[in-house]
Amino acid sequence: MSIGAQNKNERHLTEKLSTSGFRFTPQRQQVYDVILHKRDHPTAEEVFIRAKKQMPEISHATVYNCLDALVKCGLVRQVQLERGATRFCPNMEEHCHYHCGACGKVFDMALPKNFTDMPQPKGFKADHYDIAVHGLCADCANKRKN
Amino acid sequence: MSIGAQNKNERHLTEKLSTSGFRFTPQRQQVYDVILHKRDHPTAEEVFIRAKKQMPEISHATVYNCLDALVKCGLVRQVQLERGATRFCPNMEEHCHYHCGACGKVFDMALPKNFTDMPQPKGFKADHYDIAVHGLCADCANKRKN
DNA sequence: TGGCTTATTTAGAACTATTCTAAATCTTGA
DNA sequence: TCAAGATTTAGAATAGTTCTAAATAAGCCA
Repeated sequence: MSIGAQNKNERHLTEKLSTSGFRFTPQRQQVYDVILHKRDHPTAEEVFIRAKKQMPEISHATVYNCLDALVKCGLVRQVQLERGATRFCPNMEEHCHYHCGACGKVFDMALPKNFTDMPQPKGFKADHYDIAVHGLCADCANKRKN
Repeated sequence: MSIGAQNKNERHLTEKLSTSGFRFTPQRQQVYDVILHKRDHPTAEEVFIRAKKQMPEISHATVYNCLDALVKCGLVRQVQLERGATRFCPNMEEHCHYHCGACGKVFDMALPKNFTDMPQPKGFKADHYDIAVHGLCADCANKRKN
């Protein structure tokens, strides 16, 4: 990522944090950087390990705190694909997660615009959509055939 | 539920279990009955508590084992709505879960038939869809307004 | 700037959800 | 009926997350 893009992300982060009543901290920046850098839907534990490389004193609880703050201020989404650890994703567009049950990889796909026009319980106020497709990715589907 | 419906469910259960290589057991029937009886998307813990009323010696591990068997033979779906416990649902139609973040209630809504026509990664073999909408149910949305 | 208030971080304990283990008990098929 | 294998059980172990209390850092106001 270029220096220009980094500055842009940092401004964006500071702004979003403060409008939700959070402070900017180096830990929050570090956690956000990790999530932006490798968009493979890491778990909190994976974010912790990656963040520790740059910031060895960061603690587990801080990573959870930072992730919560980032989710609450709308910079990151939580994704629950299966039993076990929650994953995190910086793609805030409406999109769908294709999850391979064999290798565990997750693929994002944008959704058609009218996608969220669906029948709704009377009076329900929708906030956000979680759409996942479980199955086998091309590679794993091929391996299984043979 | 009528006796007739119970027998039908039991036949269905035996058949589905055996085609997936599982045996019929009273515990599996009990767990399935619990899930069919009150369709409020209980967690494994809640299923355990309800099953214990009829079958006091049933153990925790057995409930997990039974739930896994029911999921694998296609009678029950797992639903991951948030961090924390997995919920279980006997509705095997393609449907969408509306989840109220305030009271925790979950509402099922059937999906339009063409709903799963969405862009897909090349070669992906889809198995099943998990579609959730998070927000506020009518009651909770009203309470919040005041 | 200095001091006050409050948010955040930290390590580690605690807790919740789930899986594992090994022994006992059932089921099924020969 | 017997052997092989599946299932159940209690309880231990593990994974993921949250809580706690003390230390530190940030923002605010005089």
